[in-house]
Amino acid sequence: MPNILGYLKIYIIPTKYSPSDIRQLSAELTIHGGQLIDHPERADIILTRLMGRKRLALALDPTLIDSKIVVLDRWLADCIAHEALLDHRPYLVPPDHSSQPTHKWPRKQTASPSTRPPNQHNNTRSPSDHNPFKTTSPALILASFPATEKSIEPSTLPRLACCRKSPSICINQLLIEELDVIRVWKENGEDDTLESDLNQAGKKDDEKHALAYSRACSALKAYPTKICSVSEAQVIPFIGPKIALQIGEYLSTGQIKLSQTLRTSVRLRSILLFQTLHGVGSRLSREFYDIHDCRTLEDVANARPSLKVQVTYWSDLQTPIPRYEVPLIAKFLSDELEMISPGCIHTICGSYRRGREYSNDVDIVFTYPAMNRSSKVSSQVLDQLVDRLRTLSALTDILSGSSIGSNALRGLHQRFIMMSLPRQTRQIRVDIIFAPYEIYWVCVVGWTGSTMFERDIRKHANGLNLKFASHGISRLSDGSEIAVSQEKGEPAVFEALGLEWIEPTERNADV
DNA sequence: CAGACAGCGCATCAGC
DNA sequence: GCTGATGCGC
DNA sequence: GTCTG
Repeated sequence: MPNILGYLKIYIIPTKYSPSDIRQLSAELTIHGGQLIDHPERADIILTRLMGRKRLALALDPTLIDSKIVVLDRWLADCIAHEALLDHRPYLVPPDHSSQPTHKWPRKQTASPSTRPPNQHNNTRSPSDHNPFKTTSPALILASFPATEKSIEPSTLPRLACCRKSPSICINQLLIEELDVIRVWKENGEDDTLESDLNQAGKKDDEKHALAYSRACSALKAYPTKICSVSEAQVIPFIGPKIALQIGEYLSTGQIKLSQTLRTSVRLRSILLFQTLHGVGSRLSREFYDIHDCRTLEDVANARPSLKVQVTYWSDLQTPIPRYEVPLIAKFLSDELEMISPGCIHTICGSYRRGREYSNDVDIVFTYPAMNRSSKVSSQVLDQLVDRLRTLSALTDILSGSSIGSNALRGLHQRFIMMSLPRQTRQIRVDIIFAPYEIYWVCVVGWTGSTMFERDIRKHANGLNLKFASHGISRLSDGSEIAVSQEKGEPAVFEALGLEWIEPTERNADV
């Protein structure tokens, strides 16, 4: 009997099961390599027969609903039927509401189409249980890789992120997340207090080290097979002796001690908590902690009153936006835009476009086929849209964006706003970008990310004596523009840069 | 071994 | 009020 | 911290 479940720890919510049902399930999953455990908090994956989040909330600790993978028990039956560890995502509770179903395998029984408005206020978070560090369950990783993996020669991995395929979650995800903790630490000046690195000598080193960790993680992200030895890791680009040592520790103990220590560091956790506010980066957050002795978001709000508004809707900002909700925002905005001036087209970019199940914000690039660079219409239309949102009471706050500045001169306009949909109170961060039609697809590439992918596009462009920016592609020599056909869509941008096409969902070159 | 590491727009603020 | 430096975000 | 010239 094949070991389908790969020693996954599985917990079953007993509601709606008879004792004999449980015994039956237990036997089945044990035969296929799973482990039935009796504490949900230790589980990799949780099975249930409950069809809606409301019912679920009565049967399971709400913090577990958010932190664990909870799937319909049909997932187990289908895994056994297909003799493979299937992607759990189509089986999540509640099911995906998006118009394009993400499931590859047929479900005999679809969950009740509960059309509860997607207002997530029942799982409001508080700063005290804010966990700044990513943790991906092993189940999620295993389930993302049911297919056969082809091995590659590590040294042949392309050196630029824009030339490799980087999935949203990769086979070495847990290792990467362990390394990423160290990256974050370095990015925030290790344990230097603000005073000691005001003499900028050490600080810059740390930033470079952080960048090195980013690149190592990025390379690992595109590496197709599970790393089994240090010697294997060492030949992957951007993994040198130091990081190889950390990987060695991970391979023998399953974790990196430094990372585990950092995860519990009160100072680092506070500093990262402060950085969840827009406009607060590593410098400011350390100032708040070390000089103003801030320990909570309220302390920060007192130290800098301009941040008070953000603290009031902080829990909304921390609540991830489920995938199916993102197009609803875009549709709302484009409908409003149609009323102001018909004929607009748009692309939802950011992490949504890269295929993430949850997003922190929504990035939308708008254009009008009739809107060219020289027209001043676009900024007017954008202002009108913002005004319209204001009169609809949908607009909460403008975080950034002005009608002046050289970007505006180039025809590119943007507003970063906080808004809510009509009849909802939940606040969502939306980045609205207006691009002239000539650079629409360049702009879409620029706003799709990920960060590492963008960096390496620029690097690649420089190698060709070109300059890539979200407001166009030009020659480095004389600054003259390279025209990109808008009719051919996004692939034309890659073509203009001499790049192989990479699907948006394969551009997840960050952790 | 030294130098590079993406690169630009926007906000804020010190110093004039 | 202007200007340049710095921090921040993407 | 790692790679390149």
